Amino acid sequence: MARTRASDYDDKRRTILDRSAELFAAHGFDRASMSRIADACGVSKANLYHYYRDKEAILFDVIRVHLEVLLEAVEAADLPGLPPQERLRRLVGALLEAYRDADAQHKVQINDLALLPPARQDEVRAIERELVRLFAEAIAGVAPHLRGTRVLKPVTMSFFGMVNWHYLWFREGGGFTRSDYADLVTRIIADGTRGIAAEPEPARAVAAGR
Amino acid sequence: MARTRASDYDDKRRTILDRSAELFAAHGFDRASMSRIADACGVSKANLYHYYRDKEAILFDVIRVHLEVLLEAVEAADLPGLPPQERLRRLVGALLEAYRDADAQHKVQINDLALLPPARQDEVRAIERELVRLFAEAIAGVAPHLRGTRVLKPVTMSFFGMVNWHYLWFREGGGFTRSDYADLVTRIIADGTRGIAAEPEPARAVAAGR
DNA sequence: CCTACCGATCGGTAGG
DNA sequence: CCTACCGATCGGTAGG
Repeated sequence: MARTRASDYDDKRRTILDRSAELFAAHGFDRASMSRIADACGVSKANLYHYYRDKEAILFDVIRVHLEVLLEAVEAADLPGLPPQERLRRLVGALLEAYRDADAQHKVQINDLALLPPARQDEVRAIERELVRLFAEAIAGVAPHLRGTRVLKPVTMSFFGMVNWHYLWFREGGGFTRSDYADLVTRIIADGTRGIAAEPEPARAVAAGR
Repeated sequence: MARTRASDYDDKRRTILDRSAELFAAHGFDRASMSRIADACGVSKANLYHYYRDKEAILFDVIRVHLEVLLEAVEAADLPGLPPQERLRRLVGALLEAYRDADAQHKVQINDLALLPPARQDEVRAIERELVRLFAEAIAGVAPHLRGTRVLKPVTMSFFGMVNWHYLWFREGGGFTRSDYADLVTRIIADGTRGIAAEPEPARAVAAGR
């Protein structure tokens, strides 16, 4: 019945992260005061500082935990042995499902990441890069003629543009589901890249000092 | 030689908008103080209030003017008589060109629009909708089987996702140009939508009060 | 773990 | 009387 102290501690941090994400998303990081976060969590403002050193540490953890959840969900859904288009479809579906209850976190990532100091941004970007690497690999599976060319990156970033933009227009329960959108994006990428010219990646300028 | 007073006034407002956009984009709206904006413009803070009623009015104008410039550029490039794919290509090219020196404005639109009061947001969104309407029409040109179906919106928003996400990865002078990206996006949309199933738009629930 | 309070800085406006 | 501005400082609130 009695929970361990460690578990309470983690639950409390998770509550703080969730309420903070909602307030940051709704009002912006600078306008969501620590007092309002404390009220939303049902604790005193001073108590917040027991769990997080400062406001910025909360922002960092909101984004870090969000991206780790995304990455884990996508990695768990990955079946590299599947036919390429089915593999991509599963990954897209897992990503869109992971976004289902993470609209606030997603907005915070997009709008407030730049408010972190560079070192913290780099930590977060390392997780982002892992996600990009995985999808670039899966996209290269459905478009093998693009593997190793300089258009694979623009295509991959176009994919992330589609998926990461969805929070601005996609609404639950409108007949067009997350699964429908996963189908659509997979098809657009698979069919849309067939006719792309496959210029080779230009060799990096070597010698000459660097 | 001597400029009219009105022209000076407009020049000054444009300077304020440009410097403010840069500072808002670099530090976020709330962290870019009126003092720093004034410094960047080479005027006193009090002088800023001669041109704009308050800080929020600057934010509104930054976004409004930005979107009007985008819309005008795209409308000026539109040749509805062209073959559909060429027409779309021209529109995408014009949009990406209009973004060339508007990275700051674009970031402000994405990150700080929500800080405006709802009425101001609506004014801005009306311009956005005009842009969306125009591209939806052009996309329906290259994918006529989607016209009037409920997938036209997701496809159109996927297009905007690709294009509006580009500021996060696209870098000038990297061999892959804006024109290359306009080609890529046009192709992905044109070829990627060919195999999309054309479900009809479900009729709106009529009668029964509403 | 809270109440009480700080040093710093904000957006906006006064008099002249 | 108006406009276009300046130096100085206001009341209020932020993070801690």
